[in-house]
Amino acid sequence: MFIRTMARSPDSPDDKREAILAAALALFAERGFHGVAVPEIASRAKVAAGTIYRHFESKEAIVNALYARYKQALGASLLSDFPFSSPPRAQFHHFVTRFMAFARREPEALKFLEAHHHAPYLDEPCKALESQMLQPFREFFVQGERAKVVRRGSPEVLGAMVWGGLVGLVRAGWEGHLTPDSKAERLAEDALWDAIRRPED
Amino acid sequence: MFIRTMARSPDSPDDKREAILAAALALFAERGFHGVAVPEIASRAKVAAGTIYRHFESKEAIVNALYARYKQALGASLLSDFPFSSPPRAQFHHFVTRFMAFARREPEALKFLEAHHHAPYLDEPCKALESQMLQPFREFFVQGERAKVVRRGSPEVLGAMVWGGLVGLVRAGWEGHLTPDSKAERLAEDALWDAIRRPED
Amino acid sequence: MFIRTMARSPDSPDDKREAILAAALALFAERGFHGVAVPEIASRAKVAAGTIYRHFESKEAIVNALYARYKQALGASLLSDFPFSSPPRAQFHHFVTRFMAFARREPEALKFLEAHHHAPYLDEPCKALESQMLQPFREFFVQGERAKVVRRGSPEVLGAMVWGGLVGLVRAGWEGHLTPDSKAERLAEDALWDAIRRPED
Amino acid sequence: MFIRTMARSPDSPDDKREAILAAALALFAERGFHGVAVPEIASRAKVAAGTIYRHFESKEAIVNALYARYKQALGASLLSDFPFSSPPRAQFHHFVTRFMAFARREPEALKFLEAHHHAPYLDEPCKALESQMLQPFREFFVQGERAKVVRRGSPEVLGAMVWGGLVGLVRAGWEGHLTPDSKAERLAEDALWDAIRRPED
DNA sequence: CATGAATGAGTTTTCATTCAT
DNA sequence: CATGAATGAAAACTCATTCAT
Repeated sequence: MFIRTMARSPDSPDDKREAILAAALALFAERGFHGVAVPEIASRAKVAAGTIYRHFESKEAIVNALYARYKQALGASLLSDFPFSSPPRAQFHHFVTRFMAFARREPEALKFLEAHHHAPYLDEPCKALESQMLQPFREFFVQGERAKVVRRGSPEVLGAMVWGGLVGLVRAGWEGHLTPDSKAERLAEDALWDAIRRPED
Repeated sequence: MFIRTMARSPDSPDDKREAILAAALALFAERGFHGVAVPEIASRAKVAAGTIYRHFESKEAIVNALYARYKQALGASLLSDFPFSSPPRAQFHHFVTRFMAFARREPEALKFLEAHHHAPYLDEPCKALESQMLQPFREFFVQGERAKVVRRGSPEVLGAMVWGGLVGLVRAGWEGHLTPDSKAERLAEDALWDAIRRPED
Repeated sequence: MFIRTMARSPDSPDDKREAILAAALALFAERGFHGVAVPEIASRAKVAAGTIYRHFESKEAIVNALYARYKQALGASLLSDFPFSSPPRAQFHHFVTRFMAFARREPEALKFLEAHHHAPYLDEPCKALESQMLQPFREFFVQGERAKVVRRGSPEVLGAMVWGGLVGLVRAGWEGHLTPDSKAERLAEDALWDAIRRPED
Repeated sequence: MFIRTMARSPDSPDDKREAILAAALALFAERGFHGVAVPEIASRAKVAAGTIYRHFESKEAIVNALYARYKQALGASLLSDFPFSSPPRAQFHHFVTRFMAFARREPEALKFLEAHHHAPYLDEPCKALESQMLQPFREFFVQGERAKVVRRGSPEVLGAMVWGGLVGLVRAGWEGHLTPDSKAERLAEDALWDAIRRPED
């Protein structure tokens, strides 16, 4: 009984594609789309410059592939196993936990996504993913308000603040202003929950 | 009592410099440092490409000048007339109000500052301004905690969330996800206050 | 026993580099470093402008490569087969012959070397070659004086005059003031020898 | 009885012209025509950049003015008080003495003249001065040969060597290879005389 | 006349993309 | 398919010259 990890050659065509994407992700996250040269991506990915163009039409195609992949990955991360039938507070816990886990697991991806928001070189499919992501989010606030658990007011405002708050937390971690440990995470979750939950008055 | 705003000649020596800075601010805010070519800045500022180099040593000198100017302007905006002897809630109100006013008055500047955070082409003086800005912020949380008004826990975490929340709100406005009216602002202020204030338990 | 000069492909990797160097040598010799634009070098070398920068870090790197190469070539030319055990007159003959041969074989190189002497854009290794060249020269005069064959007095003065005299001769040839034939060469050699040899009285 | 050194204003129009020429001479001698920017000449001459163009048509006009002036100055230096009726050796002494005096008095001018020889931006009048200079020189050798004092052979070759030898001496002094004192000068004069004088055989 | 800021063509250099091997 | 040298358009920057003051 053999384990056939390697039916294909040691570097299947996808390996190169992945190496290119990984190199591009790291570089784009660090210096932005225009701050990175294609040959630089190639050398970090350990392929020839020309090889990139066998896998991607252009430099823009690389950013778009990355954006689509990680936007979806983040969305999937937040939504998988979502406790739809649990109370809002538990749902919120799930969301915060998953967001922070993603930030920990794929810091470059999150940095990349935040930096390339609404960039002019992103194509339509990419921009569509944005609103797709926002939808379940909005739903949470609408239902939460109806259930008198969430604060009255524009769900967009509350959503923007939660998202922004978490992004702010993660960025502060990257910049060394704080240590993003579990204590910080719990504090942030509690604080943001108090931000959106309906005051008891 | 005369107002002599128009005593200066139609193009005072600083007019060109200002036109260049304004053009660069708008373009850098929109497309980032590397996404903008110097001749583009020139043509938006209605000067020749070479003229830029009479006013700035290099393209990098322009970003640095902009960053220093607007980082300071934002800091001054937040701190001027700060009600140091008022209770924390009033201080927080002052802060949120000033931040939102700055965002409304200088949207490009805020976008620019957020996008160029920690960029490798910013020089030391610029980076120093960053920590200078953080100081009074931190102070607020430390004193607030001592006065048992602010939530127990790392001031950095709470600060990052407030800042992030406001930035998130403003960005959502720019991206058309919400209308940043006074109702939204009040909601955000209340929500973020509940995020940082100490729960009554 | 085969001579395999033509085994290499029609354009070996060094061919472009050599073409660039040859083009630059001709142009720099004619109009000086600052008088030549990089695209000019490129078009004379029949490569694209960008290609130059795959072979050389900068325009300065080209002058330095040329200077080092031809300074060494000239030195080697003068010193190879040097008749160390022959009498001074024969040594002098060797020197003059080799110098004139180099001037005839590589007129552009000599023009280039003379024009770029002590230029501020030459790097340290290049400047070091200068003093290296001067050493055996000085030696000749010191030993010649000891043997009472060479005129008493500073070897530097005598050396400078011999070198200057030969350069003057060659330049006059380039400028069309005289025909640099073997008669001229013999005359120059005899005259310069009488300049440096110890008078008989 | 007054000495009226100053009938005109403290900076007569010629003062500026002279300041510009002096600045240009120093800079051109040091870095060559193309290595010097016009505004640089202006700032060294302590005039505005535009002022240069009231005194000279173009940058080329400045080099030409300098070349003509100093070529003539050198020629005049060599020829004034020339002892036409003295024997050749005395004439030669006059020539060497004057050349070295010029080199000492106007080192920048000599450097400039040597570096700009036959430059493509020199105009016709400048080039004509060259052959004008050569004429009396040639004459000396022709007559010297006829008088059986000077070595038999092309006067051009002998002339080129004397000129080259002196230039070599002076350059060696500039480059610090020797100290150009009166001992060096006497040695050079004696050596070069032996180079051109007819051997006694 | 002098000034020096402004100009824009020209400089050196980079980089997304192609293509012969 | 992969390669990486070659390309040339475009980038950042310089500079001879002009012109309003």
